[in-house]
Amino acid sequence: MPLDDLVRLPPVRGQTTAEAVAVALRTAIHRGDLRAGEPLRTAHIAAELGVSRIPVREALQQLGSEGLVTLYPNRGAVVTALSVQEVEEIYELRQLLEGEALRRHFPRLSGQDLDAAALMLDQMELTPDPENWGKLDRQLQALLHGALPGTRLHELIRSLRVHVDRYAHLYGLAMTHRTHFEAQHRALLRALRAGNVEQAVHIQSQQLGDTAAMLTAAMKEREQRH
Amino acid sequence: MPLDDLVRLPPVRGQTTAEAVAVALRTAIHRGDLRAGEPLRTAHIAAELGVSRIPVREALQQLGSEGLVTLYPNRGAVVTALSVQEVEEIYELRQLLEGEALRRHFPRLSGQDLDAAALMLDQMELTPDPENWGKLDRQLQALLHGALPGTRLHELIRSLRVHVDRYAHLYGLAMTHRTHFEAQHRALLRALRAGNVEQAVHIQSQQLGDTAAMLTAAMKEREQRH
DNA sequence: GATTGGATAATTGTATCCAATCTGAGTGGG
DNA sequence: CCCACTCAGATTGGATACAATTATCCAATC
Repeated sequence: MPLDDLVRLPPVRGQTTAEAVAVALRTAIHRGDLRAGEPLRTAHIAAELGVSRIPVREALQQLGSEGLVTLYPNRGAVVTALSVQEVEEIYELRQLLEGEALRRHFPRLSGQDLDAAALMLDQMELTPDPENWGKLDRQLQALLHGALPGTRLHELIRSLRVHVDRYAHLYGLAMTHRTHFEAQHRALLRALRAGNVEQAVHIQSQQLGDTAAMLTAAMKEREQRH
Repeated sequence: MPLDDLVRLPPVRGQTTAEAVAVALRTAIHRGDLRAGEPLRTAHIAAELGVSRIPVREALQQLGSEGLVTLYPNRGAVVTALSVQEVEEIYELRQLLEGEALRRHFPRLSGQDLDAAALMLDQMELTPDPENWGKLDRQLQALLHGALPGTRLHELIRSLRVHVDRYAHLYGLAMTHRTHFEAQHRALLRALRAGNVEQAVHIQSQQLGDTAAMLTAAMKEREQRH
């Protein structure tokens, strides 16, 4: 397992080892190095990272409360596997919450913000790396939603994204349908520039619905093969 | 590995002592025995409960991820104190999410369900204990929203309630305004029986807004005195 | 008198060790 | 042939012990 490459111990002063382990595991899960359903044994991870089992346990607890891993008392932890229904539910909630975020922040969106958003979109079209593409996508969304750290609405949205982005990344959705997504982004920006919030919200919901459909289709197809 | 097959099973099997400690602390915070801002020292809690510091630490971590306590690395944990703005934001989110829950579950609400709800309301009016009153209130809401454990929407609502219910309980809101709340509940049931979902959602939002207003007023008043 | 510096005490974070629990194969009885 | 039971191996959970970090207090200095 390539976990060693992901962690420099101890990376930051003031950060506890448990947090460092949590970060390492989170990125490993997000990147797909740790697949859904894979068991996580504390002794193995501890040896891999050169720490004791205690901080590993605490990291797993933390990821458990985030929902990224599922903890079975006295039996261990596995990377949480989402069912098709759960994925669909998450995207429905995202439609609701992100619509609210967009509606709320729209009055504060300046022309400058929209120019910056358009610039970010240009950059996305030039970015072949799916990793960076996703990063830009999150930044663009944060800009349009006026996401400030510490506000609960955006924390909720972020926590929902964490789950499904992992799957979207795993199935390479951003790559196979990037022109479709980028076109939708442009349409969304046009609606915002025209001052039509409801249309923008509608486009955003459609985009999320399309993503959910593609993702669940890919999941079902994979289920068929097993 | 056998864990692979158990991924879909609910993780509740044996209760670990860390969870027991978490439950104890959660109820203590909810009941107001541990006030907002109060420091939580692991050694003291461990001695109090007759366990070692390790499960106490893990319990604090879990409560930390729920937001009930705030963790300061190397310095300790305190019971999270919510600002007026945060309380308002939480109630706004509850309006959004609980409105969605009500809309979604309305088509499945039978006349029997509404009869049961009316019965619970009768019971609430006869319950002087604020503890049980709140319990019935949660049950009534669960019935109207069709809350099934494991669905994310209701998990989100529950996590929001945990925070503000603590304050509402602390300020004795359920007692001082119970006739007002009960009247609103009845109005909500009437709207549902009449098949008017949107009116029901409106009443529910109003109820949440009123609660938020009362709570923030009480908080501001207390701030004045300090 | 207020402030800064350092020694000491208190508290958190981590490691090691041991007990409790679960998995899974093998065995014996029905 | 199948089911229940047993027992070794492995893994998690908890307690004790130690290291690291922070808070407290008091004296020396400006």
